[in-house]
Amino acid sequence: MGSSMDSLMGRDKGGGGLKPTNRVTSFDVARRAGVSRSVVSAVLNGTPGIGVSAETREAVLEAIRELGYEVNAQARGMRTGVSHCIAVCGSTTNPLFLQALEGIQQACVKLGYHVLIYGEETKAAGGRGGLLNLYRQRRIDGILTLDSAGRDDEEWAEATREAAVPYLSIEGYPEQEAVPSVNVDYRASVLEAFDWMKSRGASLPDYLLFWSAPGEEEWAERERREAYLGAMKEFGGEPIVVTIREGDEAAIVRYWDDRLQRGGGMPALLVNWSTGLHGLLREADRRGLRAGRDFRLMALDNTLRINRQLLPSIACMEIPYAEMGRNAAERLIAMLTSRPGSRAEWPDPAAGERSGVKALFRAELFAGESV
DNA sequence: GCGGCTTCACATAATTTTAT
DNA sequence: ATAAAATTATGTGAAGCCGC
Repeated sequence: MGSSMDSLMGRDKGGGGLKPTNRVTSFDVARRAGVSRSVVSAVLNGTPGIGVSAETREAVLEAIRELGYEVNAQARGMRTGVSHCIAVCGSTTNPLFLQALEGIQQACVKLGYHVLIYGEETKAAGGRGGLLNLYRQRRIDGILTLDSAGRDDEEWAEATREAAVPYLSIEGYPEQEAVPSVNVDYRASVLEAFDWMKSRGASLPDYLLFWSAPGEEEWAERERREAYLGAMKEFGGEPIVVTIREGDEAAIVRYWDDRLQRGGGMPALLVNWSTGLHGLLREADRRGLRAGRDFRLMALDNTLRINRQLLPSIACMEIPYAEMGRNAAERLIAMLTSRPGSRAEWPDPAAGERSGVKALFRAELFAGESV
């Protein structure tokens, strides 16, 4: 029997129970189980403060099963102000993004959240501004972005602050304390690569720095280059940094000419981008040189997950994007749940900076045959 | 004074009804 | 005609009631 309140609301008039819609609601479950809607809610959510006996609980669950009831997320969100959905922004043509997404997805499933993919290339949607609208529309609870390493877009950061949207960047804002982010310790990755090469008896490496677009050197590249210079200094070697535009085969030919002319034992090469490997290996092959046999080669990122599929497999520092994604999602969701039901108060100035705004990830060594 | 439950109020935004 | 209030969808949770 419906309670008096529900009767007054006219929800069970007419005995036959004709409702405005034929969707199953918590009201139907409550009626079937002989309880109020609040109890149905409590059973579903384990609401503290509302006790439910074992029999009642079973009756409710039974009714839910029988009726095939599912919570109306729209209505729930109306009350709680929470959508249990986060937006992930990045370029879907970028394999790194997909790797990060893999981890994000895992974390979200585990924590009961959903992912809304916001392709960055859909400029039609108004760029990233559309993300903020999604938040205002209560469709999402927070935002993750995969940025190019070291990106520091103050305008966007300001916009997220203005909108008071929980936000976390993967790879962006490494030096911006105010913006929570997940970053990579690129310096450490270079040092670790050095250690590995050294442990295998390699000589001090040249640094081949590939780049694709003109403009200011990115933070990540600066970190790596400086780490290389620092390491060479430490080991008393002469640093040799060769910058090569991606796809510039002639520059690669020139490099090999120079390097072979220089002599001095087996060449050792440290490469910033895996994507630069192809040309390097192709030209080496033309000269009958094989990585691991005639020269040492190591990449500082494996961003396309290709290294281990090459022959010989190329040693590299693997950037753990999936794990970074997982961590990012976990931390963003922790932000959301740390202040229950108070999205209007985020972020409160005092909380502005608890520790752990940044998470530093270390690249993992992939010990390929090339060193 | 507590477990187990109900009641009541309220969340949103468009639409409809009632009051001025 | 215009403004104000109620109603609609449905779920949540603080407050309150009942019986032991």
